[in-house]
Amino acid sequence: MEERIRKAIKEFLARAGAPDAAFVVERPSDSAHGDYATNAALAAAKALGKDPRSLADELARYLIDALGDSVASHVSVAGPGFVNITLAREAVAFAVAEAAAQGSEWGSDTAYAGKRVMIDYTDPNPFKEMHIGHLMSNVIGESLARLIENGGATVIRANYQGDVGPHVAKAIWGLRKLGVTEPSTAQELGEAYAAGSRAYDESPETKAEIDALNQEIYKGTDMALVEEWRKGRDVSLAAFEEIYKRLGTKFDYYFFESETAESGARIVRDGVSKGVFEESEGAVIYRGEKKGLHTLVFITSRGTPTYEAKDVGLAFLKEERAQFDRSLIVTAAEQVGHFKVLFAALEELAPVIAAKTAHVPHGFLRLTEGKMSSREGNVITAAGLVEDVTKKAGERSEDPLIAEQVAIGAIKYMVLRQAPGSDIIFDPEKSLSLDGDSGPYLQYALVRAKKILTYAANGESGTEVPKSPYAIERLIVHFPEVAIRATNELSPNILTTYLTELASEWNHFYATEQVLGSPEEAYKQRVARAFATTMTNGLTLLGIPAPERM
RNA sequence: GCCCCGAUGGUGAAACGGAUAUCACAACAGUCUUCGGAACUGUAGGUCCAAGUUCGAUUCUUGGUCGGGGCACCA
Repeated sequence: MEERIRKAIKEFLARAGAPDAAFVVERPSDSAHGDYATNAALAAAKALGKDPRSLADELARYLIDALGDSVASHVSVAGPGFVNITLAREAVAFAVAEAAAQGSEWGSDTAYAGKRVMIDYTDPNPFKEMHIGHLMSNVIGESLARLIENGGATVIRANYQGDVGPHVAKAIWGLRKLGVTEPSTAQELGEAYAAGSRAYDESPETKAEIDALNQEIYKGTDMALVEEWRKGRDVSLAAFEEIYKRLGTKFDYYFFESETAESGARIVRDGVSKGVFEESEGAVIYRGEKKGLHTLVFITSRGTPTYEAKDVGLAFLKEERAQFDRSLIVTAAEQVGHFKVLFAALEELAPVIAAKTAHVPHGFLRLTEGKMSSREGNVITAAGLVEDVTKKAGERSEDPLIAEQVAIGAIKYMVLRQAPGSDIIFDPEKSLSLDGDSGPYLQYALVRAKKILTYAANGESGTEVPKSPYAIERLIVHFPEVAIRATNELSPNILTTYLTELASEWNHFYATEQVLGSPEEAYKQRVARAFATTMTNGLTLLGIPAPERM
């Protein structure tokens, strides 16, 4: 619908002599203004040297003809020169009927058809516990994956996990210190890591010991050590897998630092002779200053590749394993500097890969008090958070499965409701809201609609049609374009905001209108079905589960 | 010191340069339980400061204040 209006406006602007004027078509914040509004006349008036109001009048007249009165019942000019469009009764009814009939296809798009998009997210580190930062990456990454899939692309879900590096040496040292030979839980590993990390900072001798251990792990010649490493890694990965399952993520590729370290180091060393990298104080570095950035070490003076070199290796490995048109990496915003330098280096090494790769930063999940640090061992783990919220949701539901669905919904909503780049202030005491603006609010609205539909299966009575559309109908019409915008802007929060308004409007409808047994029963059932379809598809795109009852 | 990001009612958030700044929590006042109240209705309260650009600025520019992050061998 929006697309049709946009096209008509473009035609008008082209005829008027301002084909390049940038304009928006939006849903007015006040529904009394209509279903769509555009600032096109305001935007083009200056370039054309015309009065905005009179240009708006011309545009309004043009749109009435172009759209026809079966689409737009009313086109008016308001304020400084906005053109407001009110959809015809039958156009709204048609869209609602479409939503009710299309099922899971409602809101899907073809803009990305034929494209292969790799999304790399979550990225926890074996030997450390998965904390709420990784949870945030997972929730956002999964939703982006679903949005892009909905846009028609083939999405390749990737997860890059740091199974070598100093943190591993610290954890293994810690396991030895604590006398754990057969670690069986992620928690044990987390404690071992915290112990190793503390010792590393406190004692220079231990630091040297752990550094040596780190070198040994890279070499991989000490078979007893390799066995310790393998055991710990397996325990970690199994624990991660359990969480992915609960969160609803299934990865296509797992990449490990143990497989990018060597190739990354080799590529970086080759890059020295090409003049991309240079040696300095025994280390191999990239001088970011030549592009207005800062210098980063890619290979340490001890010869081990850093995170940067491994990421170079990863970029090549991804290209080799899964050809893609676009590659997105979802991580915390603290890494933007790292990725800027990395991409600068990659541009020189492999411009094609660099051009199709982008970093999608997300904010932190910040605690209201105190700083979270896995080194200190005071992290909020992903599993712990899910468990706590599930317990809280369990107070309102006897079914543990539903309690978990509600908990996952509440957590995901908290993350997805706001712009992905900004931090989330998280108060573990107050925990998460299950009322008002929340995941359960959306889930509950859907449950209510589904309940009506199960009763309605018995048949319909009333066949009257209300004269004007309900507010909920006018909102349903916008779902496809909201999904597209959220996809194009990589911002699931756009969809979350819309779904919250949709749920609110449904609850209002539910409170004021009787569906079953009313004179308009057949019509209202269709509205309920259209709402349920829209909400179901919306929740699916966010990765929020839709319980059957609550 | 340099670089990046942010600042919106008491609290947490939304607003693709547009119309009377939206939503929830908390507060206060109601709905009364006929398709399930994790709901609905109403009241009160807000754009960090100062300039600038613009017909129009929460949004863009510059300066300041405050906060977060990054800046050579961690990831």
